[in-house]
This record gives sequence, structure tokens and C-alpha cells, in this order.
Amino acid sequence: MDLRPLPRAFYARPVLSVARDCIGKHLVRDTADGRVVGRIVEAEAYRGPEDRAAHSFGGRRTARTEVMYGPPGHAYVFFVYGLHHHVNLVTTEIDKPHAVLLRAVEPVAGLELMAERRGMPATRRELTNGPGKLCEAFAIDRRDNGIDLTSAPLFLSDGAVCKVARATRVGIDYAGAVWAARPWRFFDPASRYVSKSAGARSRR
DNA sequence: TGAATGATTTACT
DNA sequence: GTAAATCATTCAA
Repeated sequence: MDLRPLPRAFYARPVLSVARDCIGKHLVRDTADGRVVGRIVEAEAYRGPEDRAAHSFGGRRTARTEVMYGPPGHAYVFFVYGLHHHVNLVTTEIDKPHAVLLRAVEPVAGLELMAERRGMPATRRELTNGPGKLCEAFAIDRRDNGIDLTSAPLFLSDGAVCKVARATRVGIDYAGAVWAARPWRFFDPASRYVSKSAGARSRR
């Protein structure tokens, strides 16, 4: 498998295009313990400042959101609920706080390491089928906030093209019905690792 | 300075 | 199905 990082040009595009195109791509993570690789099967677009569901809504520019205003191709990592991390791809261009949340991957390599970090057998779907879960399996935390995604230790690499389905985003009801209804979640309908297929046209 | 809350996960009834 | 865990960030005073 050829695991070269995608160029910055991949990220320097409209956020919805990046969110759709990263389905099927590989996420590669290197640490002292070794390398883990996953195939991205679910992602969501957040388009601040007009997107009420985005942290950068209203042009909010704080220590936390600062990374999203920087150049595309960097990681925006944040901490929620007192125990979980989420990782985003910063996209588009400088001063446009648009980002793609990675919600789920299919384990491809380094299964043992992921299982050890998650404290469960590598055969379980729960290994990486959620945004907080994949961060734990990939050992991503807020020390990775702002790192460059065009080189190790964290980057996206090419993958096979697959079908991509759309649905509404998850867990953003606080943004109101209008924004919650935007079909800005993209996923591979054939994957068993998608966190929630409900809300999509396909069932099960 | 202090209070409220969340791009969730997990365990328990 | 529901509820608890748990803390950085944000906003108000």
C-alpha cells in the first residue's frame, strides 16, 4: 500500500468537497508505539462563521478556534464532555474557519495497538466507529492540535474510490432545526463502522 | 472569579 | 431505554 501524504491542495478546497472526498481515504498515525492506519468511512463538514453548529460560528476566534483560521491542511483537535477528543481537518483557506470532523474509520493496520489503547478485542466494531473512539484508537489528543497534516506523524493518504452517501449531522441539535437538517455528513454506506446510519436513506 | 455546558461514550436498569 | 462521567472553554458579573 502506498501511504504518501495527500498534498495541501487536497485541503485547500470547499469544505463540503473535502468532506465528501475524504471518505475512502486512509488516515495514518505514527507514534513511538508504531503505526496505525484506518480507512475513513464517515465525516462531517462544519462551515463557520455562518454555521450555527460550528465552534467558529459568528466569527468566534478564541484560543481554541484559532487553528481553524490558519492555513488548510492542519489538525483541529478539541476536547469535549470532559473525556473525549475529536479531530478535524482544517480546509479551504486562511481566515475561513471551515473544518471536517472525522467521525469513523475502518481499522486497516495496527489493529493490535488500537485494541490495546481501546481496551477491547480488535474484532469489535466499537474499536473505531465514533469520533471519540477513533481518537483514542489513534492516540490523538490536544497536543496534536495545529499539527501539519501533509507529513508524519499524522496524515491522510489516498484510498480506493467508493460509494458515498449523505445524511444529517449528529449531536448538534443545539444549533436549531435549520442547521441540524443540513445533509453535511458523508459516509460509506457499505461500511459496518459508520457510527449511525439512521437519518440516511439507507436503513440498518 | 464563578457557573453552565458540550461535534460523546459507557454502563446500568 | 436512560443516566452518569468529567473538565476545558466560554460567557457573564
